[in-house]
Amino acid sequence: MDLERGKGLGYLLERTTRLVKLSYSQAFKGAGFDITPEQWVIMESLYENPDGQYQNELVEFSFKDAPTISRIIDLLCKKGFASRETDKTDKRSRNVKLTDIGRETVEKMQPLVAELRIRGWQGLSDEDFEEFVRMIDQVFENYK
Amino acid sequence: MDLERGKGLGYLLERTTRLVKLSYSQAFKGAGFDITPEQWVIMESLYENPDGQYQNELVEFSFKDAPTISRIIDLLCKKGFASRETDKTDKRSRNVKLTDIGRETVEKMQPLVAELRIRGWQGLSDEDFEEFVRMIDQVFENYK
DNA sequence: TGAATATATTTGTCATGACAACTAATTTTA
DNA sequence: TAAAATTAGTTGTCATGACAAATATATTCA
Repeated sequence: MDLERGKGLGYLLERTTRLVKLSYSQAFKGAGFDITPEQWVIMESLYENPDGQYQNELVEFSFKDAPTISRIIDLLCKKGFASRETDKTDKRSRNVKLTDIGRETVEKMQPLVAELRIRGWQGLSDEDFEEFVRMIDQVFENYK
Repeated sequence: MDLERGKGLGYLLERTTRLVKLSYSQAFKGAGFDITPEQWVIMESLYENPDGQYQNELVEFSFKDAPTISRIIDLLCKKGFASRETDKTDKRSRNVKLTDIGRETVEKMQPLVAELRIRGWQGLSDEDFEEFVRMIDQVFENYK
């Protein structure tokens, strides 16, 4: 029934997302990294963009709002993993980059993250993955 | 693609869950209900349990921790939607119930919630639903 | 050009959620 | 039965995330 289906959707999404984040968070902590999953996502994006990214690019990429991103970057800078620099031509923009320590930390964390990602898909096939992406994207579109 | 597969799971789950919650939140606000999705979930559970529930039951049901549930109930009580009563036989336990206003509010919100739930599954079949549940449950187990 | 708009970011406030530490009450067990 | 362990709940702290409002800079258009 539609009602039952609907009920399960939010419940399943919410509890699973929470558990995934918790697993990442505990794995990071257990391995001695003082980094949250949210901070990791930003660091990974910065790692793939060695020239740096503007905060609004990170906002767009993450689907979070500007204040949230601003504060995550505050913490990354405070911990010495990232640096912020006002853009020369547009003084409103701030370009964010990983520091050397930030890059090293990403590299040290990569194997752990790879393990966690593999773990998430255990017992599921490539076809499952395709299907899962199709369906969750549809849900995403349905609420957009 | 392979990059999406590793990266995509947490990303897809996280952004979709966030969007679903946001949609509910905005729909509630737009309809004049000062209730968050998290509060709604608790209210709905209390509605289905007219004799009330102990907080530890709500903790188990929601997969959230005790402090989080404690504070959500604080707010429901403050808004007059729920009441808390210390159990006669076990003075550690507190039984939570909806007030009359709380029950009325749930009933007023039900049609809106039903709409939102149907919306989430648009473009997806019954078979899709089965598959989705199987896969997301597998992911849940993988991280447990 | 100058005024209105738009854009990039920050700060404030509140709810949620995780974790640690605490109180109080109950149950185990030695 | 007294001490130890467990259980139920609360409070404190921090990060995240949504929203509103502010600042500062850049762009548009009248």
